[in-house]
Amino acid sequence: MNMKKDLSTEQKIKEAAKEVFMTKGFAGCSSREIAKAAGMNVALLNYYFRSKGQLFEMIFITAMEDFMNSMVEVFSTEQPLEMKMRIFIEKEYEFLSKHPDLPAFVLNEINREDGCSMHQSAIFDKVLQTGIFEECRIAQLNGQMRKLDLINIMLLIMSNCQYPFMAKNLMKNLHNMSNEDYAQHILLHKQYVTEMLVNYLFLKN
Amino acid sequence: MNMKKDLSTEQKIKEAAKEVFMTKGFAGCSSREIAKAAGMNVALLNYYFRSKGQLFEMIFITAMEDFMNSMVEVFSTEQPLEMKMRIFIEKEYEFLSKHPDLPAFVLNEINREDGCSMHQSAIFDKVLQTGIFEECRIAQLNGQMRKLDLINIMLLIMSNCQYPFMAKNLMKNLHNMSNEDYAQHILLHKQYVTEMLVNYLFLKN
DNA sequence: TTCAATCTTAAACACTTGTTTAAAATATAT
DNA sequence: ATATATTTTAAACAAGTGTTTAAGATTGAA
Repeated sequence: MNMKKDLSTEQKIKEAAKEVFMTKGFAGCSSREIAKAAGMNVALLNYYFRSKGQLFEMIFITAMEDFMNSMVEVFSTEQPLEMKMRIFIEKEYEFLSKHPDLPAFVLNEINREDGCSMHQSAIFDKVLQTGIFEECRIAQLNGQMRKLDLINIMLLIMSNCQYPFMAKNLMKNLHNMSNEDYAQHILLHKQYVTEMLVNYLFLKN
Repeated sequence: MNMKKDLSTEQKIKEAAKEVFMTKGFAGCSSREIAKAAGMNVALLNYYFRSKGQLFEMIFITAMEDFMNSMVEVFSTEQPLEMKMRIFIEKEYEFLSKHPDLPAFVLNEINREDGCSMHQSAIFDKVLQTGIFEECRIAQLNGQMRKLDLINIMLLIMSNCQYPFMAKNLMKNLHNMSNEDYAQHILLHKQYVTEMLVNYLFLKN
């Protein structure tokens, strides 16, 4: 039997779907639009993936995993906690520069009814397993880190990393900026955010 | 001639449209869904507003104005700059507690192609006219405020105010929290954010 | 009451949606 | 080469989309 699938077709669909879903959202595009973007027939989407919904789910989960993996990568290194945070912000800005639509995409689709609420816990587990949260707790007990709930710490970091990319077009509109202008501001912003967060979260004596 | 419109019909449509558009987005809902939510016929949407698109535009602009007005309200008071910022964050969290979907709604629809990029400058003008930006510049010259570009200052504040509301469902999913749990975290977060931002942006001698 | 302006409705319009079907083309194995 | 499995296609499906139409109900002034 011939089991050797021509991966390029399936892969082309995946990549086109990722691009279109990310920028327009699930409701904002049609199957035919994705097919056309991939240079394919509509029916092929449902041949390789069973439906628009399942195609989406796969893209979404992959996106979430990419996102979580970019965290895990940093947390797993051997570094003092403060250094980990500095590097994390650095890497996060780098990652988001390549995938600027990802945060808005994830947040929106999670809010959608019938959206993918799913096994995020499973995906998030990888982050938990790095032991980063225990490390924070210990630093808090040692008086090195401000005693905030970890949820608030996450929120502080995510806010300051993700929001600047989500608000790109708003800021460009409000201030008549070019893409390059904004990229420059983002670059500076990364440094401000790092300094601000480190100063606030870590207690120097 | 009978010029006395039964405002309640038009108003019911507006309110239903606002609710539906805000939670599902422009592409995420149909004219008939809005009509049903308002207890009306589909044709009435196009009788009072000419199309789904124009109905949306009106809702969107109103939402933007609400948003900007909640800023102007604070900036117009007579207060030291640091106090203005504290009150602003306070009011912003209060406002967003009542309209938690607004930031994601605005950011998403601005990114949509054929979306409302429009006269935001005009709306934003109201904020400019409060003179808040000049006030910041003066404070920067006086050495009272850290010398960041105003775009970065805005970004810092907006990130830390808006993102926590946008990420509500994500955080709830990741940490198995109830609405009340998260509301508690938001309340604390407001204080952390205020302290962090004030400490970072204002230079005490 | 009469009459014209306003408001509301059901039905239809042409078009797009996600999905399926069945036939054609291609590749693989014997 | 023949037969079998896999991939691709065009066409069709019913259901849903935004919008229009034309007729009906309601209103308020003369």
